[in-house]
Amino acid sequence: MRRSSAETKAVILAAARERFAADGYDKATIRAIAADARIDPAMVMRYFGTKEKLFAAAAEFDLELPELAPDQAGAGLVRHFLRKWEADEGLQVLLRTGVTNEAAAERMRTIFGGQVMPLVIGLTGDPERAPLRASLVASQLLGLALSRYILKFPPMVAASEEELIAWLSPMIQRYLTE
Amino acid sequence: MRRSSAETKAVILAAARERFAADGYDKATIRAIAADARIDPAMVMRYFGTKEKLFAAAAEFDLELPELAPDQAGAGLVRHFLRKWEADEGLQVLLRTGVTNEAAAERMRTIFGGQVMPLVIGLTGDPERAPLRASLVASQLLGLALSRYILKFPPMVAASEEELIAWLSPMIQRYLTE
DNA sequence: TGGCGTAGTCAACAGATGTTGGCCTACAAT
DNA sequence: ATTGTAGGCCAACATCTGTTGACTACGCCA
Repeated sequence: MRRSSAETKAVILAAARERFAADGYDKATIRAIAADARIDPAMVMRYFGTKEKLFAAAAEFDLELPELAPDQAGAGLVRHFLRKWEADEGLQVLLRTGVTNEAAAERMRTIFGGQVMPLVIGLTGDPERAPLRASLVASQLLGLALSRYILKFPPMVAASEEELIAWLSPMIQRYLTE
Repeated sequence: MRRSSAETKAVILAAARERFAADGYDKATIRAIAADARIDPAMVMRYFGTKEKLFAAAAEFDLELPELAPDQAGAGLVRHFLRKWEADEGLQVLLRTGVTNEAAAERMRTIFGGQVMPLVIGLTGDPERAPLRASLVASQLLGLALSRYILKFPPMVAASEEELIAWLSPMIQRYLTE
């Protein structure tokens, strides 16, 4: 009876986020997560019931898009996305898993569709092409994350945040408004 | 003694490509591949030795970039990439697996770095920024594949090939030359 | 001090997975 | 007809997986 229930749950969740982010759903085993949390695997089940529920908790994520001035939306989006990626493991969890898991893919669709599209509509006032525009923005941003953080293309890893913003923001801006 | 050795090997390989492309490395089990090929799992081992070797064979892939006129390199690249994706399961296998498997990620790096970079150098004659340019092109193309074929963002799925080329090619062109 | 609730552990289960070795069987050459 | 070879199958293995239920030990409250 060392820690409180809430503490232990938080420790498990943190370990799970790390493992899921690093290894994806299948390779992130309950036993490995439990070992990271220095806890018996049975505890994980006690607190989260099932691996899927644990994953659902670990993949909790919100893009939290800020208000963006129309002429700087591109740069703002890229910067926000890069920082979000590095600060919140949730996005990494989702991308690593969404590639082979339909439930996670669905979450990606709702997150990016649901949050980027309103931004586009606000900027263009053109609801008809907004879905495609939003998807194009998402595709570029996810391509960025994929090549920089997952596949680790050396030039993308070496590039500074400002450099990447300089390259990407005009493209995003065009997808958004042009 | 129905089929010849080479025939069976080809049947297994075809089934493996499909499974790896659809499910990724972990979920594509030897037993499932064998069932698709209507063959005993032991046969898979006999012909390919190990699951990793089978994967290596299934992930054999070449981008086969064509010669491209400098002013149409962007459009040509996007068109070629889209068709390549749909015709050759190798790319899909690599992307589905590269996200959680370092060996596959390394292959992606060499394929895209090794084949897109010469194209960029040929177009710009600027070897210094070519690696980053090539990576940016790759990031956009992979983002396209990810959102259209893997995550299946509805607007990306619904868009026609020509529509996508129209949107993406100016961006790729700018990454390549501007 | 005694007991109760709850954090934590242990051991085991059932199923799946990669992998192995032995066995069978059909064909072709002798 | 015999036999050798090679394609194919079966059953089993060791291991790993998520998951479960019984058991232990601590610390609070009466």
